[in-house]
Amino acid sequence: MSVDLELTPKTKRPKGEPCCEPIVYPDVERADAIRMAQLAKALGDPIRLQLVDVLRKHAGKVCVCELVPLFDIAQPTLSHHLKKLRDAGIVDSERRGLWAYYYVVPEALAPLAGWLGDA
Amino acid sequence: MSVDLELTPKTKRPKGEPCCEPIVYPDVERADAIRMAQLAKALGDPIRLQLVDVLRKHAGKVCVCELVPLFDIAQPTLSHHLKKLRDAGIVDSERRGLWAYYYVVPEALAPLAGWLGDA
DNA sequence: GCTCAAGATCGACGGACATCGATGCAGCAT
DNA sequence: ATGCTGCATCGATGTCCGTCGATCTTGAGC
Repeated sequence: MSVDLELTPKTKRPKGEPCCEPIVYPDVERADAIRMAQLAKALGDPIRLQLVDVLRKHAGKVCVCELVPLFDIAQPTLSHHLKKLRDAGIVDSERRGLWAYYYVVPEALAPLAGWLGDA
Repeated sequence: MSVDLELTPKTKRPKGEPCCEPIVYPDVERADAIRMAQLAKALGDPIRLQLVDVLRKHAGKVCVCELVPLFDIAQPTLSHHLKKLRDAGIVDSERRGLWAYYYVVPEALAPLAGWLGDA
């Protein structure tokens, strides 16, 4: 036999109004949030953001040898950043002979842009 | 006396066309890139992105005690994420008694939204 | 005063990241 | 074949990040 042991009701609130309106919940699906966060993370480095900017403004495909002198970093570091952007699906590349050409994947940033758009 | 020693001209290129059009340079200022990257970095975590989403949709200020049960993380972790967003200038907080209320800083995301906007 | 609750801060841990030099690997030229 | 060139990859290093339990701080209620 056991007493109906009442646990702490956790309803102890200061007398005044409650802290806020009942309940709030996110209306961005978790999967969408993960995808958008992945895009944002890829843009979360000044060099990568400028890289995307250059590739966007320069409509066609841009050779890596053009990108290297634009930034004050070693070539392997630039290659690393380009790979990050590629892994995030923001840019893609194409090899022609010795050179590699990078370009922005159309609409890749659309989810994030759209979400940021509706202020 | 010394010979005008000619260093490697670095102009050795395959016969065909050059790798691409002359020169490309970023037209996003470095300072702007740093700022936007900072914003993007703060959004580069699914929980923080959902946090901003909740705060945005819920026009007023939202109590932390409402936010905690929405995510499957410990309270210190949530507090850490809120601090990250505050440091980035995306949200701000206000204490009332025991509770802390968070809200999105208007136009804080405008730079990034604007840049992403002009596709 | 004391006790409890909400939230921030601290300390630690494991994993990820940015950076670089060295190296690897194709492809062009001689 | 040999050498050079553009780019990717590897390994190492130092820093930052996400997470949590423990603790601190502030304020409300007794």
